[in-house]
Amino acid sequence: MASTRRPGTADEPDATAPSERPRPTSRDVARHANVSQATVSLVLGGKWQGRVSARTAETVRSAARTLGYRPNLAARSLRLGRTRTALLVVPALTHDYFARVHAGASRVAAEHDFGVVLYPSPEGTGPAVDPFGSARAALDGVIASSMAPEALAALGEGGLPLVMLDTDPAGGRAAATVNLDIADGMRQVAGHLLGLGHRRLAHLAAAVDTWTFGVRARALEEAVAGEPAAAMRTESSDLTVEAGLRAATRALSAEPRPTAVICDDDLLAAGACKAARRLGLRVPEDVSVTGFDDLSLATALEPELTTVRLPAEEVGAAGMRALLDVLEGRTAGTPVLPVRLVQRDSTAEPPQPPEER
Amino acid sequence: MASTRRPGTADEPDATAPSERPRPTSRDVARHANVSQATVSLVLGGKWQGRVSARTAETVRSAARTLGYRPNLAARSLRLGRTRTALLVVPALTHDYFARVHAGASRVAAEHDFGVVLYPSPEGTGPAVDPFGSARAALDGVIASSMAPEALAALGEGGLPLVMLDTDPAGGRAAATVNLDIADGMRQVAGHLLGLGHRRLAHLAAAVDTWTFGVRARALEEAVAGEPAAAMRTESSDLTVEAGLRAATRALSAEPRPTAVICDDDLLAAGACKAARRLGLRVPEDVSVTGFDDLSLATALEPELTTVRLPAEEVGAAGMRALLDVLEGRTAGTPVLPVRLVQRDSTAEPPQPPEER
DNA sequence: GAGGGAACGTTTTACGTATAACTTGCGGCG
DNA sequence: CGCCGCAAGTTATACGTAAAACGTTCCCTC
Repeated sequence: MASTRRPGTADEPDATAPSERPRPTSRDVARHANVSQATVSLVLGGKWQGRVSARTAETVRSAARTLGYRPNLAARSLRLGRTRTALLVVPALTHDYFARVHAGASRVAAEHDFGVVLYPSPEGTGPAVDPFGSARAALDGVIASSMAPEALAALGEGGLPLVMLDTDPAGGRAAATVNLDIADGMRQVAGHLLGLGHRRLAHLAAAVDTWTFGVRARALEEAVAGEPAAAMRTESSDLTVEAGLRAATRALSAEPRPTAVICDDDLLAAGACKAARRLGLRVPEDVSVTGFDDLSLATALEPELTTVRLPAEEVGAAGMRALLDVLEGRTAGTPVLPVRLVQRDSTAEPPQPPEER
Repeated sequence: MASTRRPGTADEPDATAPSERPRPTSRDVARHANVSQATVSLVLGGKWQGRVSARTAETVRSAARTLGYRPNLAARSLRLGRTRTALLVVPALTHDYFARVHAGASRVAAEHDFGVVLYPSPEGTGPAVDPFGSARAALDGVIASSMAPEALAALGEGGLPLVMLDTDPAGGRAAATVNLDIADGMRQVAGHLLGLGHRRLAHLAAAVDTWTFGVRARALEEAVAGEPAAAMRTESSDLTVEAGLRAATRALSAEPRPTAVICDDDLLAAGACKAARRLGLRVPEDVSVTGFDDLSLATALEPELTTVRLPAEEVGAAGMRALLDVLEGRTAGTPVLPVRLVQRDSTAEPPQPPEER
């Protein structure tokens, strides 16, 4: 098809086209090794036990090597009906957590000769365009992380095995789920702050409709319920430092002022630290701040953030393992991975109130 | 192949397998619409101008809709010989810059009905495993960002059109390149600090063998050459906050102490800020710190980093555009995108030396 | 009223691979 | 001697799609 580029030219086989040489196929290898194409496929596929002599096998392999043969993946996929490729759907890659989930999934995939292609769901909402088409590859399964409910529905359409990460285990038609014990993480945060003596808490909540943030809010409410303390909720429109700064400024302007700000995410916590300092408050002496996720940002800040470490790579890895289980007919577990509060320098005892008792 | 799961069972066609319904093919759609498969292909391919009546076309489309037909991408790729898919090779996705490059490339790709699959080159060195195989998709071209020289050689093997980002324009067999005016960025940094009056500079250099870091070092040397100032080089083993902290601690322990630390990357700059504070120095009053790249981290820190903003999305987008140009036979430009110093709060005039004149 | 197009389809083929089904030669065994 | 069975291949086929090549009608023009 590319030979029509110079129409008037005679179409004789010319030896002077070194760059446009077509990719060798298994048939080319076969010709080179004086065997049939089937034999090439057997040998290179590794299934030649007792079907091909060792001598012939070596001949084939050497022919493949000299020709620089690479199997055509499209043809293989068509023939086999599967592709050893999974689609990973994430809200955004610029968020460290999802980049790490991807890394974990990729690692496990590579161990099993699998591939991962990414679909960054636009704007964190629903897949506006078709994820299956835009993945540009035939897929064996889908792993979706932290999706909003509407987005999940669209993913169900594919008819592919679906593994969901960080999502309500009850809902959805997922073949398997991997979850984090987010509620426990928030309980640890609350316990830590209550233990330090904090009684007036602010909850900087992300106004994002995903399971994980719902759990964070409920867990905090429950943890505070039995205590002589209150958690005031302030919503941040967005999961950014900038939005966190704005929301935290509002939260810290309340009277009486909260002595600790519990943030749904490290980015919000970074914003909260900035807000505090602009209001003339020191962290942690005047106000404690906690994050969530333990992004790499957490240790870059000063003071280093007390936050909840999420095993992101492990989530991605477990998701991939679950998908492999489903694809191979095994029953996949539905692990709930533990999370851990990491105490660093952004939390301390509340300031001594001059007036209160 | 999956039917061997219960060996003793009779293999009669049973109607009680609702979930395992095979995907409809274009032939199924054809049967449903009482036309031939070819007609389905024409209609859904959009090439039915004057070949199929509008009535029939609508029938076909509706049949496709009710059956939930999706074209088999493997078959299409095999037939067409191209896949509308590009491979993007990056050292690591957890680094904000590359996540943004990916976002830019994806955006442009989507506009042209193209796909992007990622290959995170292991350990930033060479592709240890085969990128073409592990991409698990037939590829039309490759975009490689910030690769070390050895890694580039391996990429050349594929015989695919290659676009290189942030790499030496002279070297390599790339069909096109996209570059940033890194040298100008470093000149802006040097000019800014020299203009503020700094004379003892420290260069916190990344010990990574890629073009971009080589340029940063040379540009800084040249900028300082004609001035009554010196730039002492300290190497950071790694591109992390932690490594930056260690290296900056060394740099700031020198006598006489530098009054400004020029970092090759924002992560190193974050480490430098921490180092300064641990040594009892204030930023920027006692020591100025500059970063490079303008990661999202830069505005999360306090003080906000003075740094050089790299148009990462634009790099990815330009790379994708260049690849599309090459693939469609147009001559691709080799843009060099401008960068801009962003002055924020981590730089100021050097402290007044008590002793010096 | 013969012939030439349009208009509207259909039949057929090829893409490259994996594998089921078949061939062939040969040594061994009853 | 006849025949089985194994080793070492080969031949043939299917996967689902796109598109070239090939029919039909039917209408319009000369």
